[in-house]
Amino acid sequence: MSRSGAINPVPRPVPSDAALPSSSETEEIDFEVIELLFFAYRDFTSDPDAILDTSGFGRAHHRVVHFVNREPGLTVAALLETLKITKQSLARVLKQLIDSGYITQVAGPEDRRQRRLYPTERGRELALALARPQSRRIANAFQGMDENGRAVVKAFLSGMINPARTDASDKTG
Amino acid sequence: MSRSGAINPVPRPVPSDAALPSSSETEEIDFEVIELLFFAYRDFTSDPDAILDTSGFGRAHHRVVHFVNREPGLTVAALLETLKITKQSLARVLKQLIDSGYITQVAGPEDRRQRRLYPTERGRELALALARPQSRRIANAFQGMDENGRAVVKAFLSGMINPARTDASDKTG
DNA sequence: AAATTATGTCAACATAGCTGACATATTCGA
DNA sequence: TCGAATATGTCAGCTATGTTGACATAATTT
Repeated sequence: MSRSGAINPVPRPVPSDAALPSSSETEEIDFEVIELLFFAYRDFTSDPDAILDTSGFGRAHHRVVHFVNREPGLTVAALLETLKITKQSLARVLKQLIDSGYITQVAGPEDRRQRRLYPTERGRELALALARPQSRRIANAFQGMDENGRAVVKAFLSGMINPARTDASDKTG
Repeated sequence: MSRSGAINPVPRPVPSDAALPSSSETEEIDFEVIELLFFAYRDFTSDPDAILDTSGFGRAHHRVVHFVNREPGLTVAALLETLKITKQSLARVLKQLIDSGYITQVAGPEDRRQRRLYPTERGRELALALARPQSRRIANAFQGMDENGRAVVKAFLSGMINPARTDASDKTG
């Protein structure tokens, strides 16, 4: 606080919080679950991040390797749709992954304009190495839950996801 | 993450964890839940993002306003611990929020070095506006679940979070 | 009085998004 | 068959949000 000076030096007992709007604000915001989601996801991603740090890749690479591994033969357009990013964003990380031998491209058998993406053996290993700690964390969080409880969790997560758009509008900027 | 610089990441297949001699490869990676978490969180954050877009703030501002609103009187150090970012990262967004009248600082009543953070009325409104759609989404995902089901979901999310560090080590760079 | 702590700030840099514009190959439709 | 549309690539530059390192100031602790 060097130069700016005057920072409310007065120890007043907290800005009057007293005047709650209180109108028909019976809205109960679920702050608890909002925060649980924030912290859960933050820690969930910290696992692979630690591994990626040692390999020179980032979270963006992780996502690409993951989905290509999960759905070999994916087209670039489909990957963009899944990640909901622009092709220019994808281009950088995809190029690095291809150049480093984690992913290969094959011209589409029917539509040769397409570049279908496949993981190499190395790509598969990386995807697995990154997924492993996340899967362990999930298994740990599932500890003590029966199959029904797990189904409830999955239903909740599914319910958090936007319904798939059938629209297929342009996103290729 | 990463100051690693060098494009073309080292092709080594990630620490000791990766090679797996395929011996007891009974590992079942829970790709399903991994992806559910990815999509759920992506869509979960897209709600406030849309609002923030119109106000010139970003996701980082959202987090700060959220936690200050949730815990008025928070110290800067506590906020850094919660967000797990560096003070230099926080500085930018916090300054903007203070300058725009969303957050105020008050010298700590006991330790006057502290800058305790409080939301202004406007800050409270913003926090609420951002939380509202997220809370709605959560309520929607909870649809049809009884109290027990909701408790299971919360237990799962809690189980995903790292145990709190008691350590309190330096992070202030 | 000296050391430590809480916070702020300057400077430089990395990652991963974005828009806009344009190029190439391929496919499709009139 | 030719022109439009499509799938992809790429250049250039911008923004948001993280990082380190170094140093400043005020207040507290030892």
